Amino acid sequence: MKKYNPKSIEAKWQKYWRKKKLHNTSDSVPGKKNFILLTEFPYPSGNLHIGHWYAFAVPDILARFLRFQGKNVMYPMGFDAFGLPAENAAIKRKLDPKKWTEQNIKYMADQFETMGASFDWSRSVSTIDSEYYKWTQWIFLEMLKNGLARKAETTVNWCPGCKTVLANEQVVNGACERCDAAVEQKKMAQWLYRTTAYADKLTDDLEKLDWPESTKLAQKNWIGRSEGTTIKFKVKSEKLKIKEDIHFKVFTTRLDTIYGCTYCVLAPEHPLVEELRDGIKNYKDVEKYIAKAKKKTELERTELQKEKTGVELKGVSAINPFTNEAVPIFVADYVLGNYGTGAVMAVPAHDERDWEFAKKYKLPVKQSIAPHSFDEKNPPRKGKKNTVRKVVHVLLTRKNGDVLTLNLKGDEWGKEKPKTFVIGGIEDGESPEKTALREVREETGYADVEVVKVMPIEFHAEFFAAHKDVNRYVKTTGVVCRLKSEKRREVSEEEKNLHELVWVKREKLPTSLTIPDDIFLSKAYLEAVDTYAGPGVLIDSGKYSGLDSAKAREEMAKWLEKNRLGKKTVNYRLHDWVISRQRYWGAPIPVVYCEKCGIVPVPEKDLPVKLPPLKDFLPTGDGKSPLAKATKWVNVKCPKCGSRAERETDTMDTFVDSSWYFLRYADPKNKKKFAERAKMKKWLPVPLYIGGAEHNTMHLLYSRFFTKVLNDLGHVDFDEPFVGRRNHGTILGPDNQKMSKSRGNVIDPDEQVKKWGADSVRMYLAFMGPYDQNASWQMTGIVGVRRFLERVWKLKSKISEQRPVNNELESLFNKTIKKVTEDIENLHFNTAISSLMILLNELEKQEQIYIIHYTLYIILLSPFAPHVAEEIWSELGHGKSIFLEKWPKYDPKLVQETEATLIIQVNGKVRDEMKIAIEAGEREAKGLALQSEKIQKYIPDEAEIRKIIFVPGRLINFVL
RNA sequence: GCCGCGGUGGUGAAAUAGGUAGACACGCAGGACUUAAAAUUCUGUGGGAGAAAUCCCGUGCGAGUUCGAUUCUCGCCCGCGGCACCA
Repeated sequence: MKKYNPKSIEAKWQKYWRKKKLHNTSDSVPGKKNFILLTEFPYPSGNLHIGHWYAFAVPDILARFLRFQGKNVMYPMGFDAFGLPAENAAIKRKLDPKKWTEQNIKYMADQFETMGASFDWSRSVSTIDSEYYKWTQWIFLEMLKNGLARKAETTVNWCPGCKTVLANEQVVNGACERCDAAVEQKKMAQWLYRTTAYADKLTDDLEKLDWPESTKLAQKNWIGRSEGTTIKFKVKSEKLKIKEDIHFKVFTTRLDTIYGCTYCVLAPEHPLVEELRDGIKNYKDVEKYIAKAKKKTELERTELQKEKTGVELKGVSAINPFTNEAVPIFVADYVLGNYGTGAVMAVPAHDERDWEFAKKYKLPVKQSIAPHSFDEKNPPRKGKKNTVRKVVHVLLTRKNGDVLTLNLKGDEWGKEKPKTFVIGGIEDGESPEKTALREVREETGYADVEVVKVMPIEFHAEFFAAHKDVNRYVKTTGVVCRLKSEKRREVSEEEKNLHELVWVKREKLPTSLTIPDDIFLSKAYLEAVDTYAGPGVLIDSGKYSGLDSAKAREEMAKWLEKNRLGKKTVNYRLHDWVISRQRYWGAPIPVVYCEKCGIVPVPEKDLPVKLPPLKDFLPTGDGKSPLAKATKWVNVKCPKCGSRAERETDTMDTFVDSSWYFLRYADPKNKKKFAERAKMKKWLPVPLYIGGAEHNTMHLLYSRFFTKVLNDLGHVDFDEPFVGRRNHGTILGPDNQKMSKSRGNVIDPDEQVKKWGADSVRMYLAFMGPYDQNASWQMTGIVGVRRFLERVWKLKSKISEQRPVNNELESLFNKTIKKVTEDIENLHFNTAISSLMILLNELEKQEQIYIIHYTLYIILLSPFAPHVAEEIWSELGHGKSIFLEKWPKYDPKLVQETEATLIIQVNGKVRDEMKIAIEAGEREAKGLALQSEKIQKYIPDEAEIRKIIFVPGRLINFVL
């Protein structure tokens, strides 16, 4: 018998498939449904790494499987070939980026061939092809025509390393995601795509997508819709007579807290500062602060975020429209200029950031929201008297940190005898401190006590007080006290009978503030609740006092709108997408600047605006694109008036190129449109897109934006590009670390293929673990898969024409078909392979293998190991490719179990097991189970059985 | 800090409408074949006690619900990913 030699058979079949054009897809095949299985087209870095195999060879299993199922499957492949890495590599090697990239593409295409994946190369696209970027440019013009592209002077992220502007999405922790240089903020005129115009749709439509929840959530957070109110604050000046209408606007989501506003903050960029110049007494200081703040990079600004800084605008103040009170105005860089209105009302009692700032600058803190608990178990009753009580809860600590709790002896508070702190009613005119000290002495006898802190936030609780037969509304102030010494006085008999004193360790206190019980006994007191940002009931808020947060927001917004002092507003974290790049290797932006007409779009007939060859394409760093050096190319005549004009020299972000490539797959050779509508309708939207999670907020969001725009402009018939999305994990090195040259843990796929064969590499990647999870490449792991393939190969020698009479084997076959089918559908490749292994183990035990069984087995295996399968198939005497066969169907009757293993438990512990007919009832199962000697040991007397739990076909549990 | 996901043998991992934890594979140990090794093959393999039957423990930690918890609830610890002064 021939030996299994992957090397020779793999090359052979790859050539065969290519020659037969087996994987070229036509737009329609009678009787077959179209299915495009999309993966993220790669960047032509010049060499395939194992991650490419994971991303493309494993989904190929699904592609081949779907074809077996009678679908017309397109498994396209292309190259996302513009962009910085290629350009930087070309610079480093002193090569032409175009040549370099094209070389890489060629080399990688050959490497891809060794995967044995069923790519349709006839539809391949490459973003650097002028026939492709012509349409990237055309879409730009469409955007421009429809007000979705604009040039604007904005603050942008400038990477001094890459010498270009970056999109927000490309800045990671204030550094460039490519080169790690600290990103600077620069004001520059840049082209922007108006992604914010689609912020709502991009958020709302997530709902209808079959995507990982984590991805949807990441997009939702990235867009960051927040609903709130914009409020006008009028400005008052001591010195200056200001015009009536000088004001600034703030944005808040917590209008309900406005009575707690004790100051306002403007971002350093806020224009009002300049406007108020003459009214600000300390303008010099303010100016200095602003200059300093502007110099900070994004990185510094976030790094220094712990320590908030700011400066007061002396001589001016802001008027709270609700209270008409004047509050000071600050400039501080913890308020961002590019979000909301660039100004906020500060409510230190209900916002942590404001609280930190207020603490540092000793600004007043005013509570206007009280956390409010409503006792569900013991709610206020109708018809009962409502009473209000003000109380203190005293947290008393010893020198060693132990905390005093009281175990209530009486049953007034319920049978549970809850633990509480010292609680006492505040008498008229008494301060919480005084009440606390008095109550501690009365209830505990401790006399030498000092007050450490009175909690600034008051809590409210509402319940029915059974012992007094009244409804209670309790307002609680927390007071932290400390024992100065153990000195004690005698406690009254009454108090002694009420409670028992227990000192507990700090750590034993409940941490949470779950209401209502724990509110009386919570670590939160120890952790000094100084600011409370949750919802609650309004206090000290004029006519709104007593309302809950949500209701109050409604009422207050109504009032504002009525008085034209503000309105409901929605804000987004998402910014417009800066698409200009000051780099050579990208698609030119198709506009010219005419001395007379200004910005003029390049006429459609003149597209593509080809990227000119350039010897010196190094980035200049002065904010100008290297293309500016191509003077011949730059200087043109205005297409409108014929006057002197210059071309735009910036190129487009590569994410623009990749935002529509999948549309082109439907009609890759079209010269008149980016793709024919009718053809797109045949393939799109993409039913399943498999890729990496790193594109959650970039590529995936941009593609959705493009699709929605093209849909609105009538170019495509759908408004979401990818109906289904699954993420794959990352392949880590054998040391469980990310693969990197410096770590020396890189697995070279070419080497692995040479050693084990492509089938083994593919299959091992699929077998390693769940596809959406990260997994580390174990050098020894792949052995098992290779051994498995060898054993399948050898099994051929046992083939016989005889059909065995073996029902069990028949049943196992059917179960395996079911399992493999369902697992591939769900991308559970690892368990599909394991079930194939189980079946093989069984087959090997047979003397002879029925030929029909063997062929069936090879078909089941073929999506995973296409080359071996094809080879065995032809060895069996078949003239045509195995991939033209049909996927086997299982017989549901044979999948059904007739006998089950019944687990017998006594008191929930497994004590025995027995075979039993699957449909056996409880009575039968009980009878059989009790016959077991082992069980009889545990149940000597049947009368002792108190309860029987019976799960048909699974288990019976005797409870004694 | 907030949000999301995860934590199971020596290793990769199975199993969650609550029902035999560890399928399958790697590795390891022992046997067969061989002069020998490799390859192949057979047996064993969560930990502990025991000659064995068997018993106890065991899915990050601590509670809870349940006849029964890897699966559900609460709290905590750790790891990964996203966001991060977004008002």
